[in-house]
Amino acid sequence: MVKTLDDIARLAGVSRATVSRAMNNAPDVSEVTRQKILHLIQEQDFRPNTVARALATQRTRVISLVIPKSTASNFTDPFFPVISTVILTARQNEYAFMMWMNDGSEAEEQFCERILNNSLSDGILLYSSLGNDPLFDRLVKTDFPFVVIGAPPYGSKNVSFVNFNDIAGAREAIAYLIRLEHQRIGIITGPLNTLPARDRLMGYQSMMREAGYSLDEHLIVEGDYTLTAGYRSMNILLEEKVDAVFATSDIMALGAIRAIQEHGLSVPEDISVIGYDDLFVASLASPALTTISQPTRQMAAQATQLLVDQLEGKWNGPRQVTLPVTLTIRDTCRILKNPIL
Amino acid sequence: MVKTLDDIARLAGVSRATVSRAMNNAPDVSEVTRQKILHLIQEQDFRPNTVARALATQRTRVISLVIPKSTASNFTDPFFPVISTVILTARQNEYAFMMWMNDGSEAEEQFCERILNNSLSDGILLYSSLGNDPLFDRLVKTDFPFVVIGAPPYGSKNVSFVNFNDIAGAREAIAYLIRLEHQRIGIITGPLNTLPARDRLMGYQSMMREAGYSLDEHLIVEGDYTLTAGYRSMNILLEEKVDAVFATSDIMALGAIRAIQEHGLSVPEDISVIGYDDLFVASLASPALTTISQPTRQMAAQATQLLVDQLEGKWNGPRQVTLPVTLTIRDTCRILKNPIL
DNA sequence: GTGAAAGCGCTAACAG
DNA sequence: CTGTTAGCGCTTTCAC
Repeated sequence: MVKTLDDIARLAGVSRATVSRAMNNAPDVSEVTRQKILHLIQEQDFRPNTVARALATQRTRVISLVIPKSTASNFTDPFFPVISTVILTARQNEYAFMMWMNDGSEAEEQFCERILNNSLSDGILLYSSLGNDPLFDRLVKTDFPFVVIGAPPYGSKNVSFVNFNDIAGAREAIAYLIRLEHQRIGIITGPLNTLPARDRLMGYQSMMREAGYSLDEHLIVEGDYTLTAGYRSMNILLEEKVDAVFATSDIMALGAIRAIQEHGLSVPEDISVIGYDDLFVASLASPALTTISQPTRQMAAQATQLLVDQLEGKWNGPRQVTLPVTLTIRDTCRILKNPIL
Repeated sequence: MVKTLDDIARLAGVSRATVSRAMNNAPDVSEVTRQKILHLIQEQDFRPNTVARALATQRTRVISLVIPKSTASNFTDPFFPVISTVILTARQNEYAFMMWMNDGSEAEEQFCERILNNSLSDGILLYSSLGNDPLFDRLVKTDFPFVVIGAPPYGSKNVSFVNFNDIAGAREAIAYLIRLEHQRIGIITGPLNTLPARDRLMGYQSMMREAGYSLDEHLIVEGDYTLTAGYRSMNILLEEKVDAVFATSDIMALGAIRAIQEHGLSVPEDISVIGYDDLFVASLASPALTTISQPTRQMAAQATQLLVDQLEGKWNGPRQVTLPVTLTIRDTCRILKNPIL
C-alpha cells in the first residue's frame, strides 16, 4: 500500500523532490510530470503526512483559540458564534483549528504552560481574558504571534485586538431611554473591575450628563451578569422608583424583568428594560428583549484574519479594531403615545 | 539560546538520547543525570518540539471533534457543554483538542476530505451526523480510530458510540402527562427521517398504547426543532382540542406555548406542555419549562474516554453506551388538585 | 546506564 | 526541469 511520498516517487519514476514540488504547485515542474504525479496521488489515495510537512516547514497551519478561565465561566459569552466563525475563517485561509479552554479545574499558570509547551499551532487567538492573564504576558514576552478577541488588558499597546465599542453601546441604550422620556434611569453593571463593565457604566454616565440628568449614585447597582444578580439588583432599583433600567447583559435583564413582574408591575408599561448582548434568548423571551447587538461574528472573523495575515507576513505591526454596536428594538421599552420624532 | 534537545544534551554533557530518556521518564537513566537534565530543562525553559516528537512516535496526542453540517445547523444542540467536556476529558488524558465544523459553506465530501488529509489527530469524535455522513463511511473503511457522540447511522454495528435513550425519554414524558390525567395528548416530532425523532415518536406511541389510549394520527405533527415549527404545529394541534402537548425539543415547546397563548389559552392551566433537551433557556422561560434532561456532559466525557482508551490500546473492541434521561418538572404542566399518588 | 546511528516523512537549497 | 543531499527535532533500537 502507498504510504509515503517516496512510494509515489517510485511509481512515477521520479525523485521525491519532484513529487513534493508537484504537490505544492511549485512552478518548476513540467506539466507532463506534474499531471502524471497528481494522477497517481489521486489514484493511490495518497495523503501527505501533515506532521512531517510541519516539521520540515516549521509551520503547522494550525491556529489556536484560547479561552481562559474567567471567560469560560461567563455564560453570557456567545461562544458558539465565535468558535464557528473562527473555524470558518481559518478554513478559508487553509488553517486547521485547535481550542484550549480552562473550565476552572486547572490553575491558570498550568493552563498557560500546557499551551506554551504544545508547539502544534502557529498562532493564538486569545479570547478576552478579563483579569490579568499569565498567558498574555508570556505571549508578549516570547513574541509569539497572537491576536486578542475582545479587550486586551488595560494599557497594553503593541498588541493586535478586535473589540466592541462598549461606551458607544451604553450611550446608545441610554439615549434611547431618554428619547422615550424616562426620568429615573437605573443601571445594573457588570463586575466593575473589568474594562467592558466600566466602559458601559461610563457610557451611561456620559450620556446622562450630556442630557442634563443629575447623576444619582443610587441608580447604579453592580451585578455580575447572572440572572440572580439582575433580579437582586432590580429589587434595589425598585426601591429607588426607577422608570427604566439598563441591564448590561441580557441575562441580567431577564432577572430584572422577573423582579419587576413579581412586584406587580409590568414591562414595558410601568418600567422599560434594555439589555446588552442580544443573545439568542433575547429574541425568545416574552416580551422580547430590546437590547444592544454586537457584531460577534465580525469580531471573530476579523481577529482570525489579522492573525493569519500576521502569520503569512502580510502585516505592518499590530492593529487595533473597535467595532460599532447597534440598538435592537423589541418589546421591553415603552412606546410613546406622542413621539417627538 | 536553547532551542533543541541537542542544546540541552551539550550543556549536560550527555548524548541527546539520554536527554530524551530523562524527559520521558524512561527507567534506564541514572538518577543523577536525570536530575541534572531535568534541572537544565527547567532552567533553560526548554520545551520539546511537539511536531518532531509526533513524527518520531507516530502519535500526536491530539483528538478531533467533528461536527458535520446537519448537526451544526441545529440550534437545539448543546454544543458548548459537549465541547468543554471533551476538552476537559482530553486534557485529563493529556490530549490536546482540535475541532472541525461544517457550517454549511462547504460540501460534505470536501469537508470529509480535509479532515482525512490532515494527519494531525490520533482519533476522532464524530458528533452524531443524522443524515448519512461520508466521513462515517470513510472512517469505518480506513479503520481510523473514532467514536460517535450520539446515535450512529442506523444499522452500524462495529462502532463505538454513546447516545441517549430517546424511547425511554419520550415514554417518561408521556407517562407523566398521563399521570396528570390528560386525555388528548399531542406530539410535535422532529424530522422523521432521523433516528432520535423516530425513537421519541415510538416512545410516545408505545406509552400511549400501554396506557390504553387509542392512537390518533391527528395528534402527531412533524416539526423540525425550530421555534416556528413548534408554533405552527401547535396551531394544528389546537384544532384537535388537545389538552397536553409533548414537544420533542425545548425550542419547539417555546413556539408551542406562544401559539397557545395567542389563542387566549394559558399554560399550564388550559394545556400542559412538556419539552425535550433541557436547554439553558428552558429554565429561563416563564413559565419555566418542564422537560426531559439529558446527561450531555456525561455523554461527551464517556465518548472521549472510549476514544482515548482505544488509542492507548486499552479496549476490547467497540463499545455501545446508551445513557438514561430524566424528567425535570417545572411549571408548564398542570398540577392535579387531588393527585392519585 | 549511555552513546551512536538510523529513522519518522517531508521540504528546500544546490547542483546539474 | 529534475535529482541529490541535507536537514526539521525528536525517539528508539542496538551495541558497548
